[in-house]
Amino acid sequence: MSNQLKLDSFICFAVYTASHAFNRVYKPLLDELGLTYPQYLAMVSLWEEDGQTVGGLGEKLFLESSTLTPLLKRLETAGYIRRERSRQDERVVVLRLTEEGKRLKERAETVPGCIIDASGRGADQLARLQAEIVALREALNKSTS
Amino acid sequence: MSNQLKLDSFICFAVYTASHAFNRVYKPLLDELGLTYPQYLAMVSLWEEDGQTVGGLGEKLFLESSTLTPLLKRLETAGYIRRERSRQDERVVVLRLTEEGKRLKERAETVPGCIIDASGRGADQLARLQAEIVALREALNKSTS
DNA sequence: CGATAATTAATCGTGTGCGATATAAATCTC
DNA sequence: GAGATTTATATCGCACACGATTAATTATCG
Repeated sequence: MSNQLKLDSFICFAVYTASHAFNRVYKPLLDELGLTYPQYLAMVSLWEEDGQTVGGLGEKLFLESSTLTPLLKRLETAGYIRRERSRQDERVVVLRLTEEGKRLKERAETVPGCIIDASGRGADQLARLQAEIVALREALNKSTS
Repeated sequence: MSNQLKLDSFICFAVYTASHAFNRVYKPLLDELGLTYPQYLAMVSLWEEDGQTVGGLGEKLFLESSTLTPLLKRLETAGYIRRERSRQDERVVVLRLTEEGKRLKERAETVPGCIIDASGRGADQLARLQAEIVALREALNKSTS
């Protein structure tokens, strides 16, 4: 018997579909800001810490340069960031928010609340679940490293 | 203060990165089967129930026909499934496992165990977490419907 | 100091994902 | 039963996501 091979019992499938479900909730909110979800994550990270490098941002978002470079070029075209080579180390590209990019933060302040509402859960329960999922992610990342 | 806008506190970000982490664990296992992760999900669903329609599979996997059609064509090219129009309703495309597609199931039996190992958690804890994530997904899906 | 190695982004090819639209078949309506 | 509507899948354009490779720069080591 292969009672292992049941889709609905796969935690990976739950995570995979939950990720898509989040995307669908975010979509209309981020459309107003002119951002996709991964672009929004990059902006959130830069609002936390301006002047990050491509590699540094990639470590935080768990994304490769092959994903980030085109995404960041789109954010630059949109006028939200600038990409400039570091003078100390010409290999490194530093990401800096433009004034418009900084202003966008104000308009984005309402987004997290909408997501929490859509989840239909209290902040404490969400925080607990979030911590469990992060712990799971760390275990998975450790197993592949 | 915008303590809301902190990446590491976002449950969506935890889910998003956990989904990628699962993918990285699956990659080497599925490479041996010649499947991508979404292709694997489609095959698992067809191993559970052969003869599903494109629409039916899309409902189970929460995917649109615009995603599934090319994916299913690749599975057909790989020789794992056949896509045939229903004779009762010519709009419907029925998906049937080939003999090779059925045989693949045996080779896939070991995959779930590897994932559970990589998660570093007991089956009961995983099942509980899985149920919570599914409940979260349902709440999110309800909010957008 | 100069060859070699390591590091950082960028590029390329493949495969998702989805919204908008198209196409074709079935169903509904008058 | 002809025309309008609905349904099921396919197509197209755009944006990820990643592995493999490349190019440019910096670090290292003999």
